[in-house]
Amino acid sequence: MKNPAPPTTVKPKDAKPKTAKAGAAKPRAGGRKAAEPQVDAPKVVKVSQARKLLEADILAAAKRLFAQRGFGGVSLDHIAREVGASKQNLLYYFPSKEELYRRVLHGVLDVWLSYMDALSQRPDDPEQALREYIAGKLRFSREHPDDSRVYANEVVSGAPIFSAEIAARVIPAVQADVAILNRWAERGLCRPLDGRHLMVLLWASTQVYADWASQISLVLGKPALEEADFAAAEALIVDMVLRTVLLEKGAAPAVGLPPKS
Amino acid sequence: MKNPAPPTTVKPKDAKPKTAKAGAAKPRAGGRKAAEPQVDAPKVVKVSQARKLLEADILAAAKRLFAQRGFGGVSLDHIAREVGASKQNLLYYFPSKEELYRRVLHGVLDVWLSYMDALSQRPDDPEQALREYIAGKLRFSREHPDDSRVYANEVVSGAPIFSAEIAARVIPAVQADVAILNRWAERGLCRPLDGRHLMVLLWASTQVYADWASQISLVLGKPALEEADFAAAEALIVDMVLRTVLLEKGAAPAVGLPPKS
DNA sequence: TAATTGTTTTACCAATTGGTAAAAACCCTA
DNA sequence: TAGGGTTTTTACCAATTGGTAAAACAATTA
Repeated sequence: MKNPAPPTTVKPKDAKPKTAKAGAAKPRAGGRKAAEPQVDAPKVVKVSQARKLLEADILAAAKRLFAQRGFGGVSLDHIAREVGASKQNLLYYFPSKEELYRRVLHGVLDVWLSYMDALSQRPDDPEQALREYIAGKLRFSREHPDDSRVYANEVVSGAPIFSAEIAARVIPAVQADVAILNRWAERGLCRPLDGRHLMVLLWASTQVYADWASQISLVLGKPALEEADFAAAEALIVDMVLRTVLLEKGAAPAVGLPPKS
Repeated sequence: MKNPAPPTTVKPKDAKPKTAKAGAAKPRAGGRKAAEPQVDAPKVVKVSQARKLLEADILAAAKRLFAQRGFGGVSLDHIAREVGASKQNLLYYFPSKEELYRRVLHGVLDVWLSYMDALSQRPDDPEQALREYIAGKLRFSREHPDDSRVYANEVVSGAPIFSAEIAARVIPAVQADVAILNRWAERGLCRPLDGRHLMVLLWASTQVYADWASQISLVLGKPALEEADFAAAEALIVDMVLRTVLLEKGAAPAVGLPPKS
């Protein structure tokens, strides 16, 4: 669970040298490299691949920890230990904690944005476009909860580090979506409403299933959210949004049924 | 802005003794007490009042900082400086950082819950109850954004400290609201739907205007959210929820108008 | 005025923080 | 097998962390 990436790693990262207190110049375990996959790939690529493996490991661990405790609540040592490396080794790959955080955020934003193009993919079918947008965003919450939480942490903090990038990448995407909504309204395909607030509502109602998972599972009385819960959420949100956005009545027949506690 | 509570404070908290480096045994400025208001109140009460003043100051500053940076991102020294006291002085009032955080969270939860009783107040009028619930929750976001953010931070972190209290205080409140929704459905006053997911959606769509204020104001193209933005949000959310929950058609006439960027 | 209580400051503390410098080990290629 | 580049470890560092102990001060009461 800790370091699943390199398939045949040699390094005994569980046996910390801390136990052997006086052992100063003992034979250290070798480099962290995994055994080469034995394919005839160019060597130069292989080396940088190994590097990228650990780099990805670090980024993954950092993401997980930042998601849970926020930037200030995580130490480099904490991240390093999580991937079985030393803090100094980590600083060999990333020049500073903030730079590491920035890299994490950058990846998070990539994923976040990749789930936002549903509207533009179906510019002539509001109902289907909205259905897919909601389904995609909920899939994001289900498949990438840590990305969602890192993003949430940054935004709640007032986006001190990433406001520029948000302004440069998120805002245009939102404006594009709002423009699509406006075009639908002009063409009589949907009700005229403030697309910006609709987008906010869509984010909120979908990402809450990642960010607030702990409380929602308490409400639902189960240890973790399941597939069915996401399905119920999707049914409710889709129903609400279609009812509100579309012109014709009775778009969706029913909403997820309550299990009558 | 830093320490507005005591009306006639004497202590020169801006002139830190840090500038006088060698000054070891210099005459210190006196206690932090404010001059007594000269009323004939019992003395014992006055003392504890002064104490509670600083205590409230600390709690307010801690709330603001915890809201912005989370538990791990704030140091006791940071909080102490914010109220013009020393870290050790702060530890005189609160035995530990976690205890302080716990106190802040407790207060936050009080406020959070105080905005959750709209449904039970109108057990026979779903439309009005929902309208007031949404309006109240949005007022909470507008008037207590830091409370909302502290709560959000704790929940996003998986509620490591407060899950017990959430389970003990929030869940019953939610279940009461869900029960009301179920009763409405049984009496034919509203559509049958999973009230738990509806509650989640209500929290998400209203609290996002506190927690995500930084990004929403970017989307809206203004430095901060204004009264009108909350009004537009309320119109949209109320419209959506009533359309979805109520049985009769065309509950709300229109939704907040888009300013046609 | 003296004693007592309540509050603040000074002086510490060990552990941890993010970060640097350089030596040592490793790996690949020549 | 030697060398050179890449990675890892060792050894530090000053600053900050949460927290303690006790002295000094202020306020209230006796």
